[in-house]
Amino acid sequence: MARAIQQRTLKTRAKLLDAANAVIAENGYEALRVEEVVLRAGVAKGTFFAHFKDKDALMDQLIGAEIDRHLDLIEAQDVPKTINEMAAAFMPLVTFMSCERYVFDVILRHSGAAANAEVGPIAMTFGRQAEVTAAWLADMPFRKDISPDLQAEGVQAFVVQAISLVFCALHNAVDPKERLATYLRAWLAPNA
Amino acid sequence: MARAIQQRTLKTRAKLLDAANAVIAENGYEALRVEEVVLRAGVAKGTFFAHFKDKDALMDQLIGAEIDRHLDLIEAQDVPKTINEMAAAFMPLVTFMSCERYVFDVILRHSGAAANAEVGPIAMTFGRQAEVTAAWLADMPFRKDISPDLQAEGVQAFVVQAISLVFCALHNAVDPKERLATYLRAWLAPNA
Amino acid sequence: MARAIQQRTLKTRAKLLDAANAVIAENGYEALRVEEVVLRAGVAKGTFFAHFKDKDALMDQLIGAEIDRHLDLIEAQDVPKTINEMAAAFMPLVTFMSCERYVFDVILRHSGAAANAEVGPIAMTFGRQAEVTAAWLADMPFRKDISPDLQAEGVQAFVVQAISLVFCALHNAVDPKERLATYLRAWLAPNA
Amino acid sequence: MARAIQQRTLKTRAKLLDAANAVIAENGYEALRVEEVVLRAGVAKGTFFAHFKDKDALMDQLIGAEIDRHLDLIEAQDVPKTINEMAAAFMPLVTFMSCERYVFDVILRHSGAAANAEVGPIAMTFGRQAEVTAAWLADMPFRKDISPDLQAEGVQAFVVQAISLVFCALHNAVDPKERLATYLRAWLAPNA
DNA sequence: TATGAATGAGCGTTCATTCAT
DNA sequence: TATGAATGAACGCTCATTCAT
Repeated sequence: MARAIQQRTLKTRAKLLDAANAVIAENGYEALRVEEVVLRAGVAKGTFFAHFKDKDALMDQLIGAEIDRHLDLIEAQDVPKTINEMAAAFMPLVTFMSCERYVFDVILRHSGAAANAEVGPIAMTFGRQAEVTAAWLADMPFRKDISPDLQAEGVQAFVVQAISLVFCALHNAVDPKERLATYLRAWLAPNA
Repeated sequence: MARAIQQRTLKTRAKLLDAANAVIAENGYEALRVEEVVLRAGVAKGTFFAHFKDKDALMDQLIGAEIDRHLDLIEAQDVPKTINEMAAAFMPLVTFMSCERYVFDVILRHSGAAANAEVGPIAMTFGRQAEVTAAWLADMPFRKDISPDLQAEGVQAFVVQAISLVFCALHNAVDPKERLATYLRAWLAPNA
Repeated sequence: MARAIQQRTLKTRAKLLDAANAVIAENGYEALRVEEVVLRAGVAKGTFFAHFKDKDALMDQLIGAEIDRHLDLIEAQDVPKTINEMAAAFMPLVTFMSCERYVFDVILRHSGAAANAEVGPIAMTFGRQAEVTAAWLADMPFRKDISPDLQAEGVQAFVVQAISLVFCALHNAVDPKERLATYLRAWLAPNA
Repeated sequence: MARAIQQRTLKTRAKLLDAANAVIAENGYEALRVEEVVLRAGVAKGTFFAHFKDKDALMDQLIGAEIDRHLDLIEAQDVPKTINEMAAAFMPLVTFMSCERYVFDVILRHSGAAANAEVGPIAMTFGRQAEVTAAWLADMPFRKDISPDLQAEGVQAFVVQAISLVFCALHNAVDPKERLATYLRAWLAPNA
């Protein structure tokens, strides 16, 4: 009985997520309207808020899932052997994260959570990205003076910095990939 | 006559800024409402928008001014001689920037400007901070493999990262100052 | 300047009230939707709530105005000379008050106010009705053992009772006018 | 078997009523939510509606039972010999009926029933109160010009009026008991 | 410049009630 | 009977921004 009910719940949730993804595919994240999502999903508005605390929680799910998809692809690749390869490996993720100013804002907003209990999908992906990066770095010949974890944290800082520059008038002429590669070289291969 | 008008304008602007500061002193930045600011300033709502393009422009002014105040203090100090001193020198600024999630968001949003012509107060402070840092680094015995400007960019990335951790449930146990020092050591004095 | 602004305000308010009255004329009080009112009035929803605390406040205005209209008519009539005439004089008001269960509920809800500052239109009409009745009774040859004011309070109690019976399954066969006349005879002309 | 089922049913019903009473004891009638009642009773929401037509039916039960409790106490007392005694006898009931605006509204709404077949608990108590009052009045030396039943109807009208005044900002300074006594004296002992 | 009423689009909420299981 | 996810139709609200005066 409990399983049957859960399945209905999961189905409704899936309908909502599918509808939301369809809306986003057409008009982007920022233009998403709760009204339209429930309309497409064929469910009541009340149902939406029974599944997601608010619109932001839906965004957390959707964007978190997309980041996870990118991390899946990143993990499926061969471990990068050079810093340029590493920068290249991150580029699809960087591109997604900077696809819309709104998306980047949502990501920044959710990258830290107010309490442990509230760690959401996006916050989780930050942890995951750090793990993936640290695993790579553990296998790579770069810096030995600091831990792979610390190296990974730095990589994240520079990924965010690279994305920020996309939205920055003073720097948006620079190629993000080139910029990221420069940062990573300076960070991971000093004095090289 | 022109001078008289300008003085009235400046007076109104000052009234608005004073009122805004008073509101913030009481309830913080996020809770600031234009309504309350104009009420306290004793002017009409429309007047507010004659002086500031939008609410964000006011925030840009206020937060930019506060950051500048911190940079003044930083510049007034002796040039830091160690990385720990450098981290310590930045801490008051870090503390202010992380006083509210909202403040950090505003800062990130304004750290890059929409167009060169519109570089606002906060974006200016980022430039200024980079200059101050680069000037310090030009005199310091650290990395020679990369330019002081790139080093300064990295310092900024790590300052932002350190602030981010303050808002991150998964890491908010760490002391920001210690973390920043760790980052800066790894960035500015690799293999040391 | 202040007058010009007030006129615009009054005009908007009038547009809202006119629209509301039109809606009610078509579908009755209970079916009134704020959405439709603002649509017809050609104003924004926010404007509605700038003029009326909530939908109930609008109803208070509308129903209060209607009751006042009936009281105007009642006052315009000759002073009733018999109890039957008095009952007859009140009948249009009784009929209006019992035109919809919803209307009667609104009236009861607003007949007393939570605080002096909140005495609304409907509550005012209760006071006015008492005054009108007391004025009549001061001129009439009925009971001298109690004050006209107390007599008027009793009349109100019986008017409400008569309306209640309209909505009461056990009694809705009785003619409200006849019932009210019976009550008023027993109240105003005991032992007669 | 039928008995076993009936016992389970009665048990569930009792659980719901107990839970409802507990909720009311804590937060009052108006704040009662079906959600919380079923949560406390440990049953599903649907079960609630298998036992009560709607939330109002529950309120009818609960408030009707409370009124009946007061009528039991009233009947257990000696027959009042004076009008002041009668007013005093009704006071506990008046106090309960005016404990919350919401309670008074529910009572008024149910005082008449939608159809003879649906006379609910509260409507029954009105009938019972009228009977009790009429029985008292049949034994009392007051008005002979009108029937005890009509006298009783008037008493009810004045009880309601007295309660109304409790909620009326313009009159809530008056003592309900004193007011009720004044009404009843004027109604039951005119020219006395 | 100054005024302040009006705008407006959409979010969040409510919560008794229904219905398929 | 019991379950509880889903319903649904407004309402209330927000509050930065605009614009006619």
